[in-house]
Amino acid sequence: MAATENPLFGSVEAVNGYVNIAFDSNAVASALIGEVLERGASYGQGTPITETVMVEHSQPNTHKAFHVGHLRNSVLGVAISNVLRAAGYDVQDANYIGDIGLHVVKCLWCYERFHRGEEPASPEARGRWLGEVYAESDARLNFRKDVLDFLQLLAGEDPQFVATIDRMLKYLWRKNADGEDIAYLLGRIIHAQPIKDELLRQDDVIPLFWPIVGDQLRAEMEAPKPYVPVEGEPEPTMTPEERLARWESLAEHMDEWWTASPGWREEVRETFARWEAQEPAFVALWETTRDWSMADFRRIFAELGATFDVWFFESEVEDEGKRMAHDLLERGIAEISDGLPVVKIDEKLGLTEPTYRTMPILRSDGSSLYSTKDLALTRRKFEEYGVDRAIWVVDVRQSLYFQQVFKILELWGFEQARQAYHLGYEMVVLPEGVISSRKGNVPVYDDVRDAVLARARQIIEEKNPDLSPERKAQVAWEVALGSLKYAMLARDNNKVVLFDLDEALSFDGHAAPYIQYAHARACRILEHASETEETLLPRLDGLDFGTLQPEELGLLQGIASLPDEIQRAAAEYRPLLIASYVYDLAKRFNDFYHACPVLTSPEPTRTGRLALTAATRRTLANGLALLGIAAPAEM
RNA sequence: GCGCCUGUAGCUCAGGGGAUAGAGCGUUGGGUUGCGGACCCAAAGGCCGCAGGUUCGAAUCCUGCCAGGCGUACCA
Repeated sequence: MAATENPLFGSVEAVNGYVNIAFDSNAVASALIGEVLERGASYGQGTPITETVMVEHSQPNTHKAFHVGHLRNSVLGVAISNVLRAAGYDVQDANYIGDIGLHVVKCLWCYERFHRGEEPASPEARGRWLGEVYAESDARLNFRKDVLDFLQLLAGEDPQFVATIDRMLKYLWRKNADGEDIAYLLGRIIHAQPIKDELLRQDDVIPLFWPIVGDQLRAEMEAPKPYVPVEGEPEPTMTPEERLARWESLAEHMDEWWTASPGWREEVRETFARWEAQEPAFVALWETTRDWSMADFRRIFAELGATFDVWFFESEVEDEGKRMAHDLLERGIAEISDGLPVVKIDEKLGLTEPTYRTMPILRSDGSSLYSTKDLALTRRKFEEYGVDRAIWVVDVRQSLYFQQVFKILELWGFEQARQAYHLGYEMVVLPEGVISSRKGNVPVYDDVRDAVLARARQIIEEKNPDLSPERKAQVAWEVALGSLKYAMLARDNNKVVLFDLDEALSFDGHAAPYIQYAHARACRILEHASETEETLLPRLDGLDFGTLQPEELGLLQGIASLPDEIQRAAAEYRPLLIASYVYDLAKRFNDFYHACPVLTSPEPTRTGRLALTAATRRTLANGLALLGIAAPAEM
């Protein structure tokens, strides 16, 4: 066998159907460690590939809050782009800012109508404040739906609530309300069916009804009945306390918002028309407020270490998108169906089963949709930026959407659309459920970061009080952000990330600080020995490592596998593989330094172990760097 | 209806057809005359959703079912 002639192989034998190959460990160790120390930060990287890949990620919307959901996207996008670059590709990072659209109009409507001149004086606070204004606009505009949805939820999962309907009915009749509306309400609630706003004839029937709902919820909270699971009945999604809190938050605005809400929706339509007409005053307001959000985003991306080669803005591709949409109409690829410009994709492809379905490419009033803009954006990526492949890092709920966009471009004759790839990933959810501005449970990035940072500072104070204040601050950032990022990356793309703040605040176990700690320990050992990569490298040739311990062999294997891990992670777009890899390597290093004394060992073992420590340190740092996580030398 | 995704330890998750299915958290019990205890060691805890199939061999591949999530024409 040829293997026996290779100096790296010691012996080859077959055992139990497996071929066991024993390496000449000395030769392997010094060759591998030599490569790591020589290549330094580039160890693990593949040979350059002449393919340009654009990775679009981070797409936040201006006038909205940046929350942990966006965090997953940015962190994942950065890691994928790092991994692809390390694998050898020529990578461009692109951001795509949602600076126009209905959400912007809603926010600005709410600002002009209720908050003009109230904006915070401090520039740093404005972006976030704008997000709050947007959330308020949403609450105001959806008020009626929120109220009716809540009623339906109560009706569906609270038998007590339904049982007291009778009492409510009599109460309401005494108040001389419309009997027909009450009958309708009762019918829907008893059968737990949706209540249709448009079928309510008398505008104050819900406001009249509301206090009684509150009375009932209060009574249920004060005299709770133990929960008894019933076969076939879903478990309640809210506790009595949560129900009452929800009722109170809606009751707070009931008198004003219930009757005003429909008018507000009309106002938003008018405001949207001002945007479409590009009314100068409105455009100026848009530019000002957009800058508030952008300043916030640039700060956040700097904190996250996300850099971009290209910044796209929806506002910049809107016109081109509209032109493309009209061209699709002229060529007969798109058509007007029920007044709406659409592409009937399945029909065009001759598919009988619903597959790509039908996609609207403009609103019926001719204004642009998200799809309108992505048509233009896709073309631009290939034609203007000349990329060979374009990747969209966007949550998985949009997978049909992207298939539609790319298919429409193919129908249009844009062959490169085949090199467009939507990389879907699952959502971030909280222990209490999905992130929803309606439920008011949005974990804003700044708040989460502050909480994690405070915890990191506290732990550093405990563990390493002698560090200088500057170092402590620096390390706290690196640990806090590293921990947050790792939590986002140590889960496969198609798995939901359960974001539990308590868990994010724990730096123990399978988390970034464990890996960073191993790195810091390795640094400290080298420091004690006054050795560096430079001093160790020249002494490797012919160095006798002696009989390598199992822990040393395990560590060497770990170090050796980084290049393969990078290639696979790039091929599969899975930073998780790197996240698992660095944790495993840290564990191996832990095993090593518990089993093998370094500084107290006799020469030449001491030098061999120092070299192994140096190579591990470097490999850990390189792996963490792929994830966008810092590797502090002390912590 | 159709499509996509998920189902592995109490919880959160790894697991590239191959050896006795692994981590972390939690629980129980241990560990510092030692290079930093953000650590380590040990114990307990599993019909890998169910049923077929392919294979010498399946948590992994195929088919069917069950359960949950998401998407499915003017939000982004």
